[in-house]
Amino acid sequence: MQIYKNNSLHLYNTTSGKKELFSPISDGNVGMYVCGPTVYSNVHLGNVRTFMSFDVIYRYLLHLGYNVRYVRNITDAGHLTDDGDVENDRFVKQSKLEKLEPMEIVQKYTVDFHKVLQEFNFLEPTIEPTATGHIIEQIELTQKMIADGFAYESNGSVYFNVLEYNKKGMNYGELSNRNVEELFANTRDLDGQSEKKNPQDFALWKNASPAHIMRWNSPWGAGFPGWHLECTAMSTKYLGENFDIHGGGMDLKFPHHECEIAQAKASFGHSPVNYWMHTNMLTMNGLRMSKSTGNYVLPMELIGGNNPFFEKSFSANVIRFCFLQAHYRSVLDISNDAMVAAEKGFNRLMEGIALLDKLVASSTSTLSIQNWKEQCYKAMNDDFNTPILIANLFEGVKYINLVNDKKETLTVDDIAILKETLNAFVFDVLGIKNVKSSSNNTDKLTGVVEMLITMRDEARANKNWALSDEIRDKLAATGVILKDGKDGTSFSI
RNA sequence: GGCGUUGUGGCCGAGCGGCUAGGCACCGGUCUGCAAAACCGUUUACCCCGGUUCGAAUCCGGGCGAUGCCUCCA
Repeated sequence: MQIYKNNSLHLYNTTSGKKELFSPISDGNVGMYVCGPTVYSNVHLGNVRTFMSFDVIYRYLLHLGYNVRYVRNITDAGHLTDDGDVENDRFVKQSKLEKLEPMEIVQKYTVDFHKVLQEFNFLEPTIEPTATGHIIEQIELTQKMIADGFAYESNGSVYFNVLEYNKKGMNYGELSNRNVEELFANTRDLDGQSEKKNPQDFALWKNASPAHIMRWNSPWGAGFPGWHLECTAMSTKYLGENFDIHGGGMDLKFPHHECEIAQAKASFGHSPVNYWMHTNMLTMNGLRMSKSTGNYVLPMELIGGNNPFFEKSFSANVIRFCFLQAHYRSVLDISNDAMVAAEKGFNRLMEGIALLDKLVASSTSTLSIQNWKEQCYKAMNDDFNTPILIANLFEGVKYINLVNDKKETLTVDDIAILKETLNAFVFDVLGIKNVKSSSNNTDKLTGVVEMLITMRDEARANKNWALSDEIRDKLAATGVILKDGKDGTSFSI
């Protein structure tokens, strides 16, 4: 199925600041690279939102019939902290804190990351490379940049020379719209920068003392790679010197992505990426999440309900649905009220879909399903506008209810299109996990509850309200909710 | 201070020159022994001050607030 052939997907390119028609380098194939997590602590909700945005982008590209190579890296070395400590990177710091080997830290939090993503029904990227697995590639790139005059060695470390890069006709700051002179004027003085020719120069390779546990041999002595370099090394290796989409959080625009562009231009002489995409931040109760202020909740704490910010637990499906009700380029603010609202909306959507199988077809349609379907694609083609898509999905639910109530009619074919489209967008594209099919151990319970419903019906027929209400209340106490409808009583757990 | 983003009804959020998404809550109705649920219908809006325009939530200027980055946080 190659829907993309007569489909016009537009996406917002940070480089131009505009929505552009998506046109991949190689017809039918897409190369996409997304900056993954630094695995030195638990993945947090903001990370989940970013990766979820790209999960949906990946899913939609697949849905359109593209052959996608989706590379999302794991940073497991070389990410320095922001307190000016050049001797210890994040992993070494955390390993001291937790009294673990740095690679134990990496393993622990990589597993955590994967567990969380699995919980949220993420598709696996096609390649998930690690920084430590690509030391050789990073050394080679560094050597090339030194040879071409873009980088210099200093005390066993290698730095990218930003001024030299600009002198050669390129522009450090093109992505984030900064100019180097202003950057120089506004840079704070931090320790350990005397090795650099200019404060804006960034590390390609960092010298490491014998006390440093994570170190590799290089032409400049033992050390570890700079953070920006790994993404250039891995994206080049798996997607080539020029590929279609590069994504990440807004906060990576500068300096990380700026440095990636500089490294690639210095190494290959041209821009590496055609479409840069950046996702926006997640806040909670109007404030940014951060460990230091305590305004912070872990994904599994939100799912489990064991946190001080939310009155109840929320399923991964509901959280996913809530996130996707906002556009990926907007800030999203979550709160207890917002989550409760999302949960109710989510349930309405699911109940609508469940009703699909029970619809009775007519000989004519009074609703235009084809037009509705086009609106769904139109929304996603407009820079992956999931909030508008979801609004359309609710329109679909309304159609289902109207047909079910015999207020409108649909033909067999239209019901089939409605069903196919709704399933495709809800489960394949938005990535909602279809829980209906995975409820295997409720069969026995179903039998018992249905028996009680029959007994209650008898009591109601005899106007024995005391007994019928008792059955209802006691079932409710165990978490089984009865719903009296026109065509008898149903229940939900 | 610099480079950005942003301010929409009780809440979350689309839209971004005229046709005023959607969800939740509220209210009204249908159904019901009662209730709940479900479904249908519906009210409330564009931070402030100027300007452009026949017309602005939407464009421009100023102010106020929020927020991201500015040595490595998605």
